[in-house]
Amino acid sequence: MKLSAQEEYGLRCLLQLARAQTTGESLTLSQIAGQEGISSANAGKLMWILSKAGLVQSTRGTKGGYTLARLSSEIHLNQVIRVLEGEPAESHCKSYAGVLDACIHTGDCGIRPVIVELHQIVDNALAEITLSQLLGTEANVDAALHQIHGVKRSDTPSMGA
Amino acid sequence: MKLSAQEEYGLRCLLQLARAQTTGESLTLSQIAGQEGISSANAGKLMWILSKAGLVQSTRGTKGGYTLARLSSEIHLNQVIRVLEGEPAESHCKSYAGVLDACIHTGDCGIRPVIVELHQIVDNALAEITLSQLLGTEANVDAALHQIHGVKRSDTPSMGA
DNA sequence: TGCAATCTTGACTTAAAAGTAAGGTATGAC
DNA sequence: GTCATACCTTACTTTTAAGTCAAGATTGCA
Repeated sequence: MKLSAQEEYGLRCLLQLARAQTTGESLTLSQIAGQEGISSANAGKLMWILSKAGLVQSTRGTKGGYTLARLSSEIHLNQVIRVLEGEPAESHCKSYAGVLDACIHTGDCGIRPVIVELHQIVDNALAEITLSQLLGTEANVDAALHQIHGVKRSDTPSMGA
Repeated sequence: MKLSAQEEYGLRCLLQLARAQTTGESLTLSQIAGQEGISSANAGKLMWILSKAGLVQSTRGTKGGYTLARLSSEIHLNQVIRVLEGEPAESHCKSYAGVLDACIHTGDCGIRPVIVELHQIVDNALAEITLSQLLGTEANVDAALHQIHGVKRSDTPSMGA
């Protein structure tokens, strides 16, 4: 129940692009990798995943680089995490379903729906945060966090109780 | 942002013990492993982690086995997940902190507090669910399946298989 | 046209998690 | 006291995820 390294790095790369979007720049792999302290090869892999999913746009050749495919205010964290987990941004069938694809108890073991619901809670929380909210000042971060809390309290799990 | 295999199996093993608690039984490793379809060695590893953390009690020798250390209504999922992630059940210092311990941007990168807070949300959600509530969910699922599909689960007290 | 910058893609290497094996140790029954 | 049962613990193997490398493809510029 943690963010994987890939998820965290991917988020950070997107945050860089969101920052660059405000000035209209595009960023090269080496720029992105340099700021995150990871190799260009690794950053390239992440950006390829993100661009394949339609979250970023790439331009080849000299003066090429990466930009966000949409406004940073239109990119929600649940899409990002889903993509970085290896699922397409639109689909929601397998995402957040846990590592064990098949339940040996044919779906009626009781814990499965709870796990799915649990992941849904996480998804809802992430869906309320956009890249633009992550940008800039501590005030923005605080605003995002307060919004999370509001969502969490109004969207309490309805299991068992 | 998924449950690891270890987390999911550990939860399932605890659910078995919670079920056994209602009849005062204890379960041996081979019983637990058999029901989950995993090896006794693997189940033993999980149970050792859980007992070391004080969530289950073990009894050696003939007639030995495992029982919950507390009432199933007093064991919350956040404790379980934390333990299965490798952190002590009481502490909260490193748990849910993500894989990347240090942020190369010395804390001002904006994403770090959000990630920490995100994991806190998950923790809060998990803290509201107890093992006994999972048993209730299981019963609900059982009833729903019976009502909708006319399916009856094979052996009610012990799940499936 | 040719060169340099840059993304693209598949294969490879490395690190971490998951799972297995086996011997050790405590307990209860006889 | 002896033996069978069943947990305890460490070390090992397998599997999967993470990260790297290198060759290829595309674009802009001189």
